[in-house]
Amino acid sequence: MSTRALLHVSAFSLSQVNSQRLFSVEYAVKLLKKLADDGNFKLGKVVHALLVVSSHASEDHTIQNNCLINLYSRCGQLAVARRVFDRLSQRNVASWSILMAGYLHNGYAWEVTKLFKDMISVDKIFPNEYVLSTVLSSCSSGRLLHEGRQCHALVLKSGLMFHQYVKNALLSLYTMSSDMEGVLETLKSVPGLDIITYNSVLKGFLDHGYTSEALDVFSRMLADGSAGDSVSYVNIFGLCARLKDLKLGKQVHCRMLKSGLQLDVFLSSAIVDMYGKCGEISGARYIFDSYPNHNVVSWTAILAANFQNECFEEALKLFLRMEFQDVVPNEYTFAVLLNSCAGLSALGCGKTLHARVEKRGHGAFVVVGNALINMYFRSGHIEAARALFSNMISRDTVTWNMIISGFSHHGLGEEALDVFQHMLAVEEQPNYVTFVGVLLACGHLGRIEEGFYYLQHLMRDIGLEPGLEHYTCVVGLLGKAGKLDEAENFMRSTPITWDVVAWRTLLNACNVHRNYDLGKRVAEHLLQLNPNDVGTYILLSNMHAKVKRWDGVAKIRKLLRERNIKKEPGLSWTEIRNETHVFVSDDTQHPETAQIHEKVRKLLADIKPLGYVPDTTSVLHDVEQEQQEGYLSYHSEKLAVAYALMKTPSQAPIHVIKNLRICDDCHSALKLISKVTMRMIVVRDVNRFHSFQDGSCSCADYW
DNA sequence: GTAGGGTTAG
Repeated sequence: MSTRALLHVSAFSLSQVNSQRLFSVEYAVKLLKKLADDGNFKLGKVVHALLVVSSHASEDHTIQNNCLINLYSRCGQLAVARRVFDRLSQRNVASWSILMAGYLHNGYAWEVTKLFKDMISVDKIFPNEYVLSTVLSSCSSGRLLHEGRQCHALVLKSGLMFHQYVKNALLSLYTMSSDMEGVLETLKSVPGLDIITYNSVLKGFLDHGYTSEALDVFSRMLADGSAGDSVSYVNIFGLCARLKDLKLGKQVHCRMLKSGLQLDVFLSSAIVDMYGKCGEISGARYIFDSYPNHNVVSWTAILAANFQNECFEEALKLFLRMEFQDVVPNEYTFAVLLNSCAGLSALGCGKTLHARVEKRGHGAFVVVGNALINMYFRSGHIEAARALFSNMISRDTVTWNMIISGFSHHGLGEEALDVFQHMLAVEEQPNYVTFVGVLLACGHLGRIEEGFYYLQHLMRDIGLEPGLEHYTCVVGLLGKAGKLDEAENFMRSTPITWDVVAWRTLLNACNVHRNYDLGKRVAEHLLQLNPNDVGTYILLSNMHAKVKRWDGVAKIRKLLRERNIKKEPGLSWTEIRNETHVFVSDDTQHPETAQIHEKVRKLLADIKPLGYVPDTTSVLHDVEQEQQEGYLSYHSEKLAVAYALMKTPSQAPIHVIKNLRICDDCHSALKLISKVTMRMIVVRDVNRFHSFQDGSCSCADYW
């Protein structure tokens, strides 16, 4: 019966019968229960008042009074609930239990254990299954380990171990105290698990990284003939997402389809998340589109899936659709959006979102703060990122990592290491990612010994096992310092499977330091790993050119032509007054092409007296085009910089983003352009930032 | 009359 209907009946009784028999206790109980379930405080008070005037609120109606306590605590009115409880002349185990549940659900776990003691000592009531499961839950949610153990003893004494609710609460307690062995033990010894047990154990294992045990529980559940409900699948999709195991994810998805389980908003979010994290954006989009009733979370999940798969623009566009459907974004949504802006270096869009975030009071959330810092760093605005960091109310490991790696990518090694020391001083625990940033910083500063100290001692002291990324940083560190043989020896002597990135790091070092022999060996190795790797060919060709081995250059070009290997087209873009202008290397699409080319020619002429010599050897482009005179002046970053110089005020810094590594020629040209125009020019390439100012670059000519 | 499990950011 609906609340209104119940109330209608009550009103009817009120008018029909005299005030002595307003409505029966059964009615009152039914009505109060319904109101409690709905959390309807307003109507609840009315009914309470009716009960009082009809003298139904007398003390001998314990069940009815229990319902009142329940009503108020479910409406978040704990003080009122407590007053009703305290005035009872007769209370039973349910009165206690209801009040305890009230305190538990309103976040006062500690209060529950106090009530529990009073119940036993004052009223001499021995706990039943309701009380025990509530108290056990309070111990887990309040992290009250000691009390939890005492309750465990009581459970054994009471013989309620086999009660489903009690057993589940006990399992949650084990999970909370990270006693996964205890969980396994209970699973073995206690038969007859219901779906809730399976699901909470599944979640427990997942939260503690027991992935294989989680899978075991899932298969045991299926083997037991329990098909698994949407909660089970939400958990298991979460596992696939964490493992980034697309194959497993698809298997689970098939299983779910076969079981006939219908999508709900939780499930669709979890599946979207799984496909997103496993790198299959099409799967994520398909699931999202096949479920109609989305909420903030599921919208955020599809935005995140797009972000994770580098579909940054798509994420921002989808957000418009989300707003159009009147779904209100929360802090997670803003974090994803800001990170998408970071991916595009879309400062204008990022600033707009920043304003919205502050206006709505989302700025205090760590996730949002981190995303803002990321956005400003990736858009090249170091000072804005730094200011945000200093003003943050709460920080987490990600915040610190973000600042350290942000400074490192901008070539600010000293700053990065200062922040790292600061982090240690405030006893924030560094993690795997932290040390990647730290080792990068050491690389910029050429601090070899310090780098090795972090790798070999500090990391191990903290209990972190160095991984491929750290070792690659060390290769870069040695390579940058010109210790190429050491770098090679380090790679040969470290028992790890090196990837393309690591070898390319060494090859790049060989290139910069013109170590032709080692470079050739490394390049050959790289080409064995991937015979069509354009990046390797470019580096190899650059190296040949630098030592003037023109035959080598010609050979590589011929090879590329024969194999029809094409370089990814060079793209640069820059944001001017909220509009993004994109330039391709041999671009003539831009409406102002003629003026832009004229500007480039003028800039190059201006820097010639400063010693600029066009370097036709440093890039490997489409051969025919490259042979044309003046081709280099059409490089996309030069076009973008020229355009920005034309369109922005004379003091404004220029920000350009490009999809490839910046080439030698553009690098030396931009250094000089920054000098003659007295402008700061910040270029974000695939790997790092180059901040050109007064004739030099923040990368100190090593990238 | 009272008690248990779920989705989104790096």
